Amino acid sequence: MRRDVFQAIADPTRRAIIGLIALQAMTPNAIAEHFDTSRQAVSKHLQILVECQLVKQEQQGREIYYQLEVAKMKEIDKWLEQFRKIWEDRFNQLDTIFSNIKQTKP
Amino acid sequence: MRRDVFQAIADPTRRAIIGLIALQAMTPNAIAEHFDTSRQAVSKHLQILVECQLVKQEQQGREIYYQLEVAKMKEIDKWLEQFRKIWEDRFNQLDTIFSNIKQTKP
DNA sequence: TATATTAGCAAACAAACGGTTGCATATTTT
DNA sequence: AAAATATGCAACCGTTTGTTTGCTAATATA
Repeated sequence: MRRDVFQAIADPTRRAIIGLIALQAMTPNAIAEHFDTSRQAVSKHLQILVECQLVKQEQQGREIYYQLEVAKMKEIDKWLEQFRKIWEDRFNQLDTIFSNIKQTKP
Repeated sequence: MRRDVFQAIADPTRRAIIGLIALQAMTPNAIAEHFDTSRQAVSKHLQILVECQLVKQEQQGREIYYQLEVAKMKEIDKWLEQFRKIWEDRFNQLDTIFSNIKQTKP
């Protein structure tokens, strides 16, 4: 059973849940109200998010609040880093091409 | 059949392929040599990457070169943007707490 | 105490995924 | 022209995914 951050954000419902609880913790029922699926389906998504540590739970009486572990999102950012370099380099390359044109023109 | 960027990068082999062809275009055979799976399996991954426009093909005789569409990676970056704000805010919040401590201390 | 609410767990199921095998097609090379 | 090479396509298969339904446990409320 693969369970990493990338697998977790692959599902659109899960991404929506992440966006929803990003700013404030919510209970499964409250989250489920925002979707067309059942509470159990949402619960399973939450379970997956907890398993890969993107979300943490906090019991409060009979309610369980789910909150985003924002720091974990940085893992995705970290992977993107290598490509960010490339797309910036492509940008610089264009700059170089333009300056070459300028240089060869006169 | 879901086919978006997030679904595409969910698979570890696919992420490895992306990393491999990021700097220079490669043929399916050349790519497959880097993995334990068969050429056909790699081909299927490439097909998915093409479908979601993360990768583009360029025929050259009987060979087909696959190259990363770096710009498309920005879509992931764009989604991360909203959370980047939050994790920076959390950082600033810590700053505020610290400065409050400093202020109340003396 | 009896009842309602919140939530996790287990079973069942169709659809999608990742992979293999076999075959067809197009381009080189001999 | 014949053989080799590069690739895509289709069928098949076991596993995983996302969902629903039915149940149980714990907490709050009447």
